[in-house]
Amino acid sequence: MTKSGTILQRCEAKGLRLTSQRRVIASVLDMSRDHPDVEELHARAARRDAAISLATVYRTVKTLEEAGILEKVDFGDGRARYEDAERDHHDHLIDMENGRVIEFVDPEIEALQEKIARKLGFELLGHRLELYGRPLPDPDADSD
Amino acid sequence: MTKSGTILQRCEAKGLRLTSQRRVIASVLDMSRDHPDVEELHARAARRDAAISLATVYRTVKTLEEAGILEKVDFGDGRARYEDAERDHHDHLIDMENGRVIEFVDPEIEALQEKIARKLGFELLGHRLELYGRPLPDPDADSD
DNA sequence: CTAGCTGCAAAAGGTTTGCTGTTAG
DNA sequence: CTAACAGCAAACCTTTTGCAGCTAG
Repeated sequence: MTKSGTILQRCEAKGLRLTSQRRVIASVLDMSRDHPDVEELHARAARRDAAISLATVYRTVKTLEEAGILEKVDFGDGRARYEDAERDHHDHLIDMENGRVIEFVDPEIEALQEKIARKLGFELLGHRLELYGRPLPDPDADSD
Repeated sequence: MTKSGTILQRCEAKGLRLTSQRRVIASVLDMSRDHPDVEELHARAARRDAAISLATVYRTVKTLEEAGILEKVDFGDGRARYEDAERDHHDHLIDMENGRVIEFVDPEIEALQEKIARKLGFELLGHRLELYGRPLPDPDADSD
């Protein structure tokens, strides 16, 4: 199995205290299909409970990272983002025209990275791959 | 040709004003074979001229980046690093045991990235690839 | 001579933390 | 009941900037 339930459920499983703030934050994370930074996470959480502080969001997100529930990602813009650690591994393609993030997996590239590391005399522990691109006009699509 | 001279020479070529601080910073950059962050750059520069301020290092490095002489790299530790933009393109493998950075190029992976971007409907503008690894015991080397 | 650079210190932007009061279990 | 958590504001860390004086060209 790859996914062990919602973030909330995994918090429970890890024995984390389920405060109302954490429920809100966990739920916001669960329903986020994009890659909000911490401030945006706070904004979304505050929409449901205006009393949630930014400090709490930072602390929660760090706690969940330490619990292995979230994973920090860094798109090089100086803001921290977090994504569900239980999701299948993937890399990111960042659309430079609007900042949107497309996730992808490519087994070939994964294998190639292993090979390169080994060739250099290393065991590959992890990697970070981000592609930066601009949308290509799609000849098959209806132009809006 | 790939390399158009020292960083100092390229500053001259770009018509940048060659202050004594810039000469020192450029020379420190030229002789750095590692990837010092800005504070470390400042420390090395200050060893030669104690009056160089951190602000000047930040400003210089940004000026040189805008002039296309340096390129900013980000290893995800929240500190900016810069490397010579005229060097051949390469990616980084970070040795997790001591933080050392090994540079490498792999044409296959470069091509694959292009292919992936195109498949996703994007023109590849750039990428960032970092491998994180641990040294493998080398069977051919004399064990120390 | 003067536009551009420098140093200093203050500010900015993102993140962390000390303290005190609150709450889940 | 009490250890863990939340809110607030202050602290932190890296980077940027306003200002006034200095200097390369």
